[in-house]
Amino acid sequence: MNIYLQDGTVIDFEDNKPAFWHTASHILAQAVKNLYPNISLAIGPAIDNGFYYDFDADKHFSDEELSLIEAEMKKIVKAKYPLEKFSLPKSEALELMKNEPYKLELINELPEDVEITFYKQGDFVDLCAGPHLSNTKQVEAFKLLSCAGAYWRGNEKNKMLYRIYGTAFPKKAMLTEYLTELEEAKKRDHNKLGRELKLFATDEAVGQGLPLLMPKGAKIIQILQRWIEDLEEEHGYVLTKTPSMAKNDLYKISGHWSHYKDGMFIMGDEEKDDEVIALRPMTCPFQFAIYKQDQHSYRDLPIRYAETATLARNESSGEMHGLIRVRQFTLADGHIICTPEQLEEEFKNVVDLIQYIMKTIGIDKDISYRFSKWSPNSKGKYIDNPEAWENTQSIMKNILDHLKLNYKEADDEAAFYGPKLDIQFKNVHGKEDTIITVQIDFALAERFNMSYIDANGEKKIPYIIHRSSLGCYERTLAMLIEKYAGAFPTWLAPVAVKVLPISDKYADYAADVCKALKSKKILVEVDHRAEKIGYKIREARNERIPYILVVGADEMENKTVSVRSRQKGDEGVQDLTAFVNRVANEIATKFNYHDHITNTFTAKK
RNA sequence: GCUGUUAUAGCACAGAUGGUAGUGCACUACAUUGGUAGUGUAGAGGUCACGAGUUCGAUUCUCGUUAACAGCUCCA
Repeated sequence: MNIYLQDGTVIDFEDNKPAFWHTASHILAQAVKNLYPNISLAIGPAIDNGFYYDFDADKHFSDEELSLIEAEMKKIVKAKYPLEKFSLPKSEALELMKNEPYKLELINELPEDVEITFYKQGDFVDLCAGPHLSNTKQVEAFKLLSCAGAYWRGNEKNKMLYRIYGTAFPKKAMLTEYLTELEEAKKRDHNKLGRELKLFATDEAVGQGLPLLMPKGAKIIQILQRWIEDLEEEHGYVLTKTPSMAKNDLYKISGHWSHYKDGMFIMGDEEKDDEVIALRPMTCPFQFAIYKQDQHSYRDLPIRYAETATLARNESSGEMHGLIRVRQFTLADGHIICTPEQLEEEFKNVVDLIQYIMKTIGIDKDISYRFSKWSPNSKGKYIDNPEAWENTQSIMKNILDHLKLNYKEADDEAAFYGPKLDIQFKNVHGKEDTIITVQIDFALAERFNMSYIDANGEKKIPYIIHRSSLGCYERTLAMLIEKYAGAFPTWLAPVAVKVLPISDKYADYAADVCKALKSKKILVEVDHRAEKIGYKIREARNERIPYILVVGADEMENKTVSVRSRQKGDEGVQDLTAFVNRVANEIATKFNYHDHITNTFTAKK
């Protein structure tokens, strides 16, 4: 689908969506200005799936008003305004935008000597670097999707503006297709599907960000946890169990008290009480305390501590989201204490283990790597030691390059004590979250006075790698729900087989079948109520149970089972023993339905 | 924390411009003993999120609280 840019070039829509969406955002701004001349314009960029424009409106746009704005946009498209580019020196640019305070702020930040570019369509002019389409008529299909508050320049201390989100396409059919995909994606939303499948629930009286894991959700987490704890042991980790809370003295040493106090649940009052206890937001200081119980030789290192650690973080009220952002969660946590020489090898092993785990749970193709660095400009957010930051970051970058990881760098995203390798996953709404992080810590070992004796008998400060293997169980479960649209691989499914007798006559045989399945540790659920068999099968399918076993008899009165697998439909009469072995094998080998699922459930990009 | 939307039975939804609530599916009992949401009969289930105000009377109007959702900010 060709589109035409303002400078005369012809380019494919797929390759140049930002210019297209950016023009659409100008049309939105023009429409809003036409309808509400007193509203000030802020900014209106293209984003991943469309565009938005921020307005200083002192009002919220209702659905009816959004419809009116859409109608006005339609007029602008129909008017076929050509876009004209022109530039002005700074003084004239300020004069032109004198009634737009946000534009003035932007212009004032530009250097004195540059020519400032504007785009004009009809009588509407906007400050903009471009590029843009040649004519508004190209934006044939568009839709305003939502309206939300957003801080000016993303800073919560600034005024909250009103943001209108929208998307646009050169053809109506493309818009319809996109909106359909959006609807399909919403059906996979873990927050909806996870509740429907009875994996988790929330309760008003329990509180925000405190999801209840229902039996089925808890089962999945138990399967993952048993697997991860065994796997870590195989990889040389030793398990620790440390308290969920500690005196604030501990957090003062770690720096959490000065860097993370607002994020903690604190019991007691520093002013009044002798002792103040806080729930732990991280496991680090506890495992460090374990390390310090002994004097260590360089021969002992590396020491790899692992812990299935329940953590509590006092997130602000608007930040909670399903299982992705919660106030209490359980992290497959761990810390490796090693010598500088061992650092690279240990880091590599951590990444190898993570990659193996991601592949096993089937999301290795869905993750991306982010190298999260500090920012010298964010004073107070990080431990103040620029030299150590630069040094550790260069070590980490070297390791990442040796590993040939395809990562992108992000400034101002580090932990307060060191740079991170973050493993990112996009949810169905396209929002990216970190599921796993690996960090190199240059600061805490010294603060905690941790040491080892090197080959020369000298006391040295070790390096610490903070790492997770699976991330936090709740968030990972959320990602898996969305990845598989609730249709988990057999080994992860909370119910692998549902047994449905076609008639009460076969209840005994159904019990035998269950016994045979259970003897191989297959998770099985049986419905003893034979009536409404059709409904029961449909229900089991909606629950995305991997195998539905319809138990009955053929005309010869031989007992038989008829297997319906979620992926392949009815497989007819099967030998029970063969079936049991097959399911047991899928569980034992962690067989993954990834390819089937992609065909069946993943919406097209 | 900020902006906005929302809250009626297990689920999906109706409803009255203020007079204490309905439908479908699910659920329970009985009959039908059957094959991909079978049929019939009967039945149970709701302080209409919570608290205050206005009113003769509030599930409905007003205010507050809590929770859920979308986004911003912050984060695993």
